[in-house]
Amino acid sequence: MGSEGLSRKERERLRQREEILNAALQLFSLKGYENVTMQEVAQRAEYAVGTIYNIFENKKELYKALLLEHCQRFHERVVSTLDSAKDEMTALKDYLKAKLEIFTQNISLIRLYIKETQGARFNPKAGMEEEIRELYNSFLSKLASVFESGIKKGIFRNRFRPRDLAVALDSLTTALLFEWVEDPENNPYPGDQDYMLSFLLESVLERGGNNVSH
Amino acid sequence: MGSEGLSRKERERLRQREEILNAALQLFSLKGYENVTMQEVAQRAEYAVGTIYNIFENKKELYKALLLEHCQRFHERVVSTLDSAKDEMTALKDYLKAKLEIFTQNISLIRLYIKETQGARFNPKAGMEEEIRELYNSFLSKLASVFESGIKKGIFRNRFRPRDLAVALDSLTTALLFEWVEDPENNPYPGDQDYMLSFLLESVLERGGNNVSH
DNA sequence: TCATATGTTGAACCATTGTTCATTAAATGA
DNA sequence: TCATTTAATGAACAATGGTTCAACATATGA
Repeated sequence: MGSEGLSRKERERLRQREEILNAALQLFSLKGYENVTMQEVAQRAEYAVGTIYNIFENKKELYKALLLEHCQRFHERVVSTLDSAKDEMTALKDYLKAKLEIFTQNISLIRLYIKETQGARFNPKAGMEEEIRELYNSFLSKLASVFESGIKKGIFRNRFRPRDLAVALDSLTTALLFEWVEDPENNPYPGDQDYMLSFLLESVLERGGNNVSH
Repeated sequence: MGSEGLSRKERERLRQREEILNAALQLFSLKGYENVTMQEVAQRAEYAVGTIYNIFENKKELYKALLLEHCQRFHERVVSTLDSAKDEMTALKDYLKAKLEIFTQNISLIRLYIKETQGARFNPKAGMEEEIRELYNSFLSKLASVFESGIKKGIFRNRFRPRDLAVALDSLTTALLFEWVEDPENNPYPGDQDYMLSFLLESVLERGGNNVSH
């Protein structure tokens, strides 16, 4: 995307950039930021260290670019899914479908992303993490607003806060998808398209069993 | 616990150890493992670097000890809660109560713990992370078995896999608690003891609304 | 009290690694 | 073709920080 109207030189630069980012992705997601050296990135990308420094300011900037660009891609994809759905229920279903695809196709990146968003909240050095968390927050608000309008229309009960519903659905599905994608031998994807959603939409309780409120 | 029958020397050593671990905890949870120097730990603990090396093999071992000991504490607490409950429903309720307490009292450590368990799965350098993940897995199995026996007794529906239920409940509550504890101004704990559990036990759907299965 | 053992200290060492830049190679176009 | 600009290279530099250990302090008990 977006490489029209560029000179050959510029396209060449962009290709290099991609190659370096790809090499970096593989290493970072495998070993973590601090355990990867620039020499390693250079070697895997088949460039000299100096070449990398011609394109990226420094190691931190390389990492930021890598993470941010992919996160923006995911974000765009998921948010546009939520926006273009014809009603609240299909919004949720389409979101989960998109998320499943993103997970299966980008698992090593997802691992990096989760580390950033889950592990480092309120980390004072912030920086890029701030930007990523902002992306995540804007997505959560979108998802919350789907629940909110669903509640207004009488599709969803008024029992739960919209934001809590968003947090609950997103965390629950992230955890389940992680399990299924990371270890499909023992924890296969159960096939059923609506399985994840039904954790919230159907009660776990057997009808006639004790209710939660004493 | 477990400091009976020790000589004065040994008790002294243990006290030092605790002081160093406490200093390390504050720094690691604030800045992350790689951004903390041994000099800093020494300074905060009010010992010389050399003294730390008399007690801990090296930096990695210090970190391992710190994380593992607290994780074992949490694990023990939660698992014993699950074990001693009189039935499945109270097991779940007691587990959530214990978890809420652990979160509010140990938030900085929880952040570290989450980083370990969520971010670093399948990281080849493993080591301690392996042990921690094993603790987490054994807890998950316990929680899954609560659901399993609940299903057998007819308290819970047979729709969901026990392990998926465990993963869903644990991830959902971790995410919600995180939100509430990290930012109580905007996301206060909603007070209701059964709020978290009811995400699974009650349907989000308004009765009469569309069901998920078309 | 004093000789010995035990514990503490932190400056110095050294391995690691992010970054630079003089050198070499390639592209350009006259 | 060849002078000049532009880009690529990787050895060397410098800073960081984990670890060591000789010197110092304290405790022990004869």
